[in-house]
Amino acid sequence: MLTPLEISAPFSAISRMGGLRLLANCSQCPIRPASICSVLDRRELSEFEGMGREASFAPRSMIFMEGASADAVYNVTTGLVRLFRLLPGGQRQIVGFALPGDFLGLPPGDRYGFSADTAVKTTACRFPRRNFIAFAESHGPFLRRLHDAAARALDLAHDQMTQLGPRRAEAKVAAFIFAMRRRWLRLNGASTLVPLPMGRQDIGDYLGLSIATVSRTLTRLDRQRVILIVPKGVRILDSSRLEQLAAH
Amino acid sequence: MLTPLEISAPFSAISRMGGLRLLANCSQCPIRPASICSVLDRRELSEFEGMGREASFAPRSMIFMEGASADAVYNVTTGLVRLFRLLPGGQRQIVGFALPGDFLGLPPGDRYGFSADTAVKTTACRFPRRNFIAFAESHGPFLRRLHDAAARALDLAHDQMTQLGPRRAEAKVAAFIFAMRRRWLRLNGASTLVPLPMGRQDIGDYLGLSIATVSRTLTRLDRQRVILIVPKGVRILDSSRLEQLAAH
DNA sequence: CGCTAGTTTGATCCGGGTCAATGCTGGTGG
DNA sequence: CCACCAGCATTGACCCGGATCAAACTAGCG
Repeated sequence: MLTPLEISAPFSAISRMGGLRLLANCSQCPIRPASICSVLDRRELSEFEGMGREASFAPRSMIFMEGASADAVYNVTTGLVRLFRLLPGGQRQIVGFALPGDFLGLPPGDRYGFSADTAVKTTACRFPRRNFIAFAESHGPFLRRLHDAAARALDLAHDQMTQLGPRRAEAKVAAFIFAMRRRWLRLNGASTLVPLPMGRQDIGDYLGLSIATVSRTLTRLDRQRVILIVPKGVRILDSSRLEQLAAH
Repeated sequence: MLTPLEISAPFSAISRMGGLRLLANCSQCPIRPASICSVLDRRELSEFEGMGREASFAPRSMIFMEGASADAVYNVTTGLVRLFRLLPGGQRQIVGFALPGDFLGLPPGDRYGFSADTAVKTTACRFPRRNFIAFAESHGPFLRRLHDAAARALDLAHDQMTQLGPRRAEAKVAAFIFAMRRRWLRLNGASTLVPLPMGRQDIGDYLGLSIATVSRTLTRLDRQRVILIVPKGVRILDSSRLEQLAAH
């Protein structure tokens, strides 16, 4: 297990965040169809654009911390964000990964319910919460879209719980690869190549396994020719066998 | 592990659902303050009342099934609802318990994302989805309240994930009792008596433990005078020790 | 009062955690 | 351009917590 400082870059790293740039050309944005902003028409989009800034983050830098005042919301455009909670014992439970197109940062109260940091270089559209909420309240369909995003996040959370339970390591890892493929599919289209930009420790903290077990299990799947381990990901060789293992 | 038929009553049990009654006196409803309808004023409330019916369910009867067309939403008023998914292997993962005041049944798509059945005799306000959504869309603050309920559910899901990870059985069970006390507190006020209307199997399927381990762990906490096992619940004897165990 | 479903308790076993050593790789500076 | 280094990944050896199987016990309920 890791101490907070080892998990993500210390505060100084926040200063590594690149400058904020104005949003431009939302209408050309490749991830817009998969995003909350997909429901906005041209006029609404330009109003929306004016509220936000593009924020870019170095690898392993903090976006926000659990318990901090939730005064900005984010829409990830590139990279990968780790969402996690720290237990009193110092262990980290990753409660989700945010991919391009995912929306973050509107908890029930006014404080973030989990921490978020980047696994790799990441960019996101950042909006002040006040303005964002005001905008949502005056655009009904957008508010509905937000509810939809929350319901989708809940659904993903349920998927993950189903994985976290007392299942075999092989089933967890196989199901994880499957789930990641399904999520990338919406963005990159169908492919047997599944990017895994996060490290082994991250996968372990997501599935409730030790780094050693994650590594061993992947190696075993590779040796059985079910997958092929490639840099920063895996290639699925035998999809039906993988699905079968995921089912347990 | 259980087969689907053992987990909940077979279809015939649905017929044990009591008759639907008109909603009356929402304004007097004891759980309204904790519920989505809390934001409605007198006039809105009476419109809302007209849309719904009170449904009552015998113990262990199905409310809806994962994958079925989501054409009704529910607001639990009394009893306890188990929310669960069945894995291909036949295991059941309970993804949540719905207590009085909790809202159910608005998934991202048009099909339920999990199954719901009752652990004990339960009543709920039932609304046709179409009408409910139409109502929400024409009452902005209510729609916001719905988003809030979803965000709260997501937060609970994150709590549960944190428990499901590779933690000690003692920590899981202690944290579970703590969490249930906190949830009942909103409804019943502070008390050291924590109702646990669900069975040991349910607790196990919620925490990712076997029924044997749940039972053993509770017995151990009882013998250590941290809790006292009472019918359908526990009494907390040493709250600070319990909290300490929950932390790990 | 006996039946049934749920719970408690015991005995055994194994998957995966832990600890530790080794291997690999990409980035840095001489 | 290459040697070095730091961080991550892999692999091995050992051990323990909790699963599993099975039996005994208990509490509602007809």
